[in-house]
Amino acid sequence: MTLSEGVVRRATSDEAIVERIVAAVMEHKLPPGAKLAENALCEAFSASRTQIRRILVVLGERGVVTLHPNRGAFVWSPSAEEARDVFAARRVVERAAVERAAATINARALARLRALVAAGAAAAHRADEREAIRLSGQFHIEIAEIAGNAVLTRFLEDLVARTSLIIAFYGATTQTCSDSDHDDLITALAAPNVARAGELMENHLKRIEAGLDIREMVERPLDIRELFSG
Amino acid sequence: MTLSEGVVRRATSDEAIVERIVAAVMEHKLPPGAKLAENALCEAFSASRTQIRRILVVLGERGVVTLHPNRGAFVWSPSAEEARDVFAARRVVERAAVERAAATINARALARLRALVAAGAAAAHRADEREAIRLSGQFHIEIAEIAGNAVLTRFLEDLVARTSLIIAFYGATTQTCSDSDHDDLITALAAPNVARAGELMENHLKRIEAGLDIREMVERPLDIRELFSG
DNA sequence: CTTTTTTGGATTGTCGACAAAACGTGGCGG
DNA sequence: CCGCCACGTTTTGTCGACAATCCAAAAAAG
Repeated sequence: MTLSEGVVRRATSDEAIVERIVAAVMEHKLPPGAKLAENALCEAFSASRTQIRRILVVLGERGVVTLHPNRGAFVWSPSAEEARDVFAARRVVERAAVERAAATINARALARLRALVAAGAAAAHRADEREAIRLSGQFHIEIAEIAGNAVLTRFLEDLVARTSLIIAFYGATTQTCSDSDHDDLITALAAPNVARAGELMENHLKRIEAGLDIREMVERPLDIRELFSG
Repeated sequence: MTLSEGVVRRATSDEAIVERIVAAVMEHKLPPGAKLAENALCEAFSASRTQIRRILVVLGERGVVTLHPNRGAFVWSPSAEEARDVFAARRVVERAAVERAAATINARALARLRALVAAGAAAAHRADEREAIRLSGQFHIEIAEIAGNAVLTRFLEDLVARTSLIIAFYGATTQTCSDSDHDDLITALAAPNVARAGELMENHLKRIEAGLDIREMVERPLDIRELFSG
């Protein structure tokens, strides 16, 4: 083994950095359109530019980041159509996932889901919105993992992260993921009632989408004038 | 198994090279487990190692190649579980896609589908298996595009490419995608009969999967001895 | 003869330097 | 006052060299 333990230049793995950036996105720390300058990321993670550039390609593939050649990397800024497509895709993927989960769920898995909802409620109670958002997404991903299809789980991971950006962009002032919806889902999963679980999930996602104001934004520099005209 | 296609002077875009490699995979030119050495790819596409390494990261994200650190990139070699997950995911995605397509299809889109089936039949007739496979996959992707959800289409593109690898690995001696299935799908789409289209797609995919022999392969170096013991 | 170790070659991973492009700033002219 | 252009700075993209690792074949040991 080497003796050079003096400086702990911890080489962080690609996946770890990707997860941290995705987490920052999901916690609304990185808003849509934010520029991800390479040097800034290098310093933030004490990583080399080579590694950061590779990570940006990965994030681009996952749809969390948009890469503009010679311009740089920017946090995904969803158009109205893209936003609706993501929600539609989530309904497809998650309805199937929750139905499969209902068919194979056990006590241990149910306990994990209940723990996530409880932690989410606790976070919401102490006004820790970021943690609440994170746990809410985790609840959905956990259901996919219970369903036991790694491909669908992977799809959903990307969709959940992108949904956070949609919410950040077409922002809901009100709460997005109601705990009661999650409670009802758990009840249907515990029964287990496959059809009902599917219906609840579909409605849950429709309710979230309906709580947003997804309309194409037009570039209008005149807004500033309007703002001061009142 | 060479990828070379003449001397390409012009700098080819990343996406173009990715597409060509994916096409080679779908045409069973690149079998599962094949090593994608960087130098070989550099020469094949007369690209720099920087570009090739970036492309390999992209292919890794799409699930078409597996990256082993310090070992290299290899064409995806699906385990039995992964193969079943991909098919299950396809049933979920494509059932939804074909139902949406049935709800919004028009004459022009129908013509495109019919043209694809006709071209596929022609390719099969002249024993051009590669073109037949390619067109068969294109038929499925075209349905997703008609459905009009870019997210689901993107998912399906990856799934179709990976399905080709599954077929190459758990190989079907018989035909995989029967034209009559596709004809029936077109009939249901032309009606349009949403429910029937969904059922047909689900059964079509189940039939393809059933035509394979997806069982976990065990590593047994003793095979060699058994082979010579007879 | 089989198994283990060594060793040379080949391949992958990383880093720094340089080239190319974009951005912001300031000056100039209308 | 506004728009336009030139210039320097900053940032992104690319390339080549070097280090680290792996692999396969040869050599040594049991």
